[in-house]
Amino acid sequence: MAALDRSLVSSMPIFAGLGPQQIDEALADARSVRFPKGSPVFEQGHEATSFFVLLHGHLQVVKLTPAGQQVVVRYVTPGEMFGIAVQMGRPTYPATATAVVDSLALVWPSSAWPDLVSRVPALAASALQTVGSRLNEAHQRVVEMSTEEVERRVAHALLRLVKQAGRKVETGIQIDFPITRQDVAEMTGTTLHTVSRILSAWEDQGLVEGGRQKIVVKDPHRLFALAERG
Amino acid sequence: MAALDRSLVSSMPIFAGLGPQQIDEALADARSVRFPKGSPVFEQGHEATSFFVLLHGHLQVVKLTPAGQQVVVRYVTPGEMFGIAVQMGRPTYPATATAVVDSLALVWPSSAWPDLVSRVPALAASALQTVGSRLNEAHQRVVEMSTEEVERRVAHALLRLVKQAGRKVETGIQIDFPITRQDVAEMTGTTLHTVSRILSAWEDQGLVEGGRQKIVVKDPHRLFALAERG
DNA sequence: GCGCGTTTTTGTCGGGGCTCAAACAACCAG
DNA sequence: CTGGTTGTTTGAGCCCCGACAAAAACGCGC
Repeated sequence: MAALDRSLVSSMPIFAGLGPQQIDEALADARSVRFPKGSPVFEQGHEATSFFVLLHGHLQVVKLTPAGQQVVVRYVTPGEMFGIAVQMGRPTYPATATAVVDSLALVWPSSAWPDLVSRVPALAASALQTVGSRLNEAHQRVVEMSTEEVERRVAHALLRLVKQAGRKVETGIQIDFPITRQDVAEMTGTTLHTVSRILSAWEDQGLVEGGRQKIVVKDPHRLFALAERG
Repeated sequence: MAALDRSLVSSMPIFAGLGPQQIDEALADARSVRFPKGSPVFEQGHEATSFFVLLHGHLQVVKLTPAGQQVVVRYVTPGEMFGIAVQMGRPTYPATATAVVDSLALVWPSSAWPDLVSRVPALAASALQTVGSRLNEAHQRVVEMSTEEVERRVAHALLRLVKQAGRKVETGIQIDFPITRQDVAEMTGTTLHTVSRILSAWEDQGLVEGGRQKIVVKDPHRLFALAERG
């Protein structure tokens, strides 16, 4: 375990409450692994052999339906635990996680979890909180899908991306990784074509700025108003 | 704590791995509370003062949007923990839970959780597993809402209800609590009218049998085929 | 038994958004 | 530079499903 990792780790909210010794104990069974852009971290249906904490980069989590359609479940940002909720009891990963930029993650073997929790009990609470908050997000998504029309869903998705991975640039706030309109469509349960039309309309209104695999939100406040009220 | 409760409790999968003494410790801070049909167990936005295990009955969990639309998030069946994921860190309930039949639940004050976990560590794992499995369900719901048309969503919702609360009757399997087409509509993100039409069509085909606040699935196998393939 | 409210059924109509189709633009490898 | 690949835009048509309306069926209280 490199010193670099340890300093990165201690800056993560998940490990915030832990002393240096506890951090060492937590890291005892972990490796840190690089995932180049485009490479899978784990794949839907494969045996759940590991759980993770993302140190750097961004991951896209995708579910594939039996009919072959893809749905983007979420994006993972640095500091988040993932692959943990899932594998308690379940033998296989329920989705595929792919690095959308070069990424770095801590990797524990699944078998290390019970031991880890007994040595660092705070981790159990941390995990429960992480999963609980993710459950809330998922339920919120269900509510959105049930009640809102496409344009507002796209607005909400964009705002979520800005919050998770917004980087200030000249003209506004840019999503900090390559993202296609197809991806946005798979996040919002619509089609590439509809997303393209909506973004074009917004660009005409000066709300956003498009580009190949690029979205810059120029006026987050107005986008928020669009998402909340009609 | 009545003896009746203790025997009920020990039959719950959540407490299955625990010895009699551990069960007593777990129940030390709990009360058992009756909720008559129609009464709220907790309400969206209220302070999260308690967490629960349902012993008997059925609860409907509903989220209300700012615009006033209702979405049925899930139904709670006996043996399930609820109100737990939510309140780790979050101060208020994110949804409203209402008893759809006379129900009985164990109620712990939120403050008892840390102490409870330290005395019965297995509960932390149990909670994590519960929440994890619920997260999976929620993601599955998102995928359904994103990719499937209304009829298949209704079929899936019905199958879920049958699995959770199916009771064998003369002509098939009946949902074991009063449920309106409006409820089904709010589960599937559609309208009362569309649900009514779909159920009428299915009734003509001998798939289900309708009635006031009643649904009987006569041919679960064919319904399943409808849900999976087109 | 009777009236009333709730739930369900059924019909018609219109529109949002998906499907199909075809250019167009940007990036990459060679 | 050039051809191929990937991503984006735009148009036309149509269908599913939601909005509106109204009556019928059922249950409940009196």
